[in-house]
Amino acid sequence: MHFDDKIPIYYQIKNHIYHEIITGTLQPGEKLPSVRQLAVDVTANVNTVQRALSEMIAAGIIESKRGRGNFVTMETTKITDLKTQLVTTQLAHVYQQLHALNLSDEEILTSVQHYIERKGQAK
Amino acid sequence: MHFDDKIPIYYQIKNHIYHEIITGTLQPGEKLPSVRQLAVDVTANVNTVQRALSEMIAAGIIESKRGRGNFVTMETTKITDLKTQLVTTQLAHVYQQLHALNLSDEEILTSVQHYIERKGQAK
DNA sequence: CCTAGTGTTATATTTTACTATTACACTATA
DNA sequence: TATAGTGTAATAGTAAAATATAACACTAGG
Repeated sequence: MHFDDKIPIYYQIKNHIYHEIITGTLQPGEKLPSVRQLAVDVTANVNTVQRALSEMIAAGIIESKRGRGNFVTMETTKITDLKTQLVTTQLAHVYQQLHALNLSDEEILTSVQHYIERKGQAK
Repeated sequence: MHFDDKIPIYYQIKNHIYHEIITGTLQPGEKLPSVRQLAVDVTANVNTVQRALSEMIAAGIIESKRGRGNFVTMETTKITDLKTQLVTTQLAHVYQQLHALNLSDEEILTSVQHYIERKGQAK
């Protein structure tokens, strides 16, 4: 797994698994790979993976069953809530950044529009 | 200055000064506060400020004159280039993130639109 | 009951960012 | 020419993240 060295690895692992849950790669109620397997998958240490999992457990997205494994919550509302939360966080961040660069609301909207239109074209 | 503990301080300082240059708070050719004063301003150590400045000097945005001070480049094209680069980076990041959450191009655009329309309303 | 697989925790070590402090090199100016 | 203000660099110490490794607690299945 590719890591951004500006952000803690455990934080990136958490984000990665959240994405898998939200996109349905990991279904509600599904068992996750074991912590040791996850550590291999993302090329990180067991303790680092565990730290990421602990936060997801605390958030109620993952249920831990000692001796059996970790499971995605079956409460789908928690998952949709998580998605809207992540989306909103992203939007707030980019808005704040572009606003701080003196872009008006209109400019922000059109810049997003142009980015989407032109992506893939520029070589 | 408020820091995000997930991102290196020197990196946030660099970003902060870049914003001041792009918004014109710091004009082309203008002298920056001394590194010691900057350290006080942002409540960080001189070495940390220096590390941020070093990267900006390497990028050609800041010119260092030993014994005199640090100055914003007078080449305005470098500044406009920097702005477009920062904006594009932000757009690419948010697009990648939202796309990874399974949002379509249309959904991304409308979510930005709705965010802008509704911000300030939500309490 | 034993064993393999699971989550959990603990210890020691390494790495990196940050800090505190000091010193050095250069410039302007009184 | 002395001095104050500037950038620059080096040293030593602290803190947090990540690693390697080991041990413990629990579950399922033979």
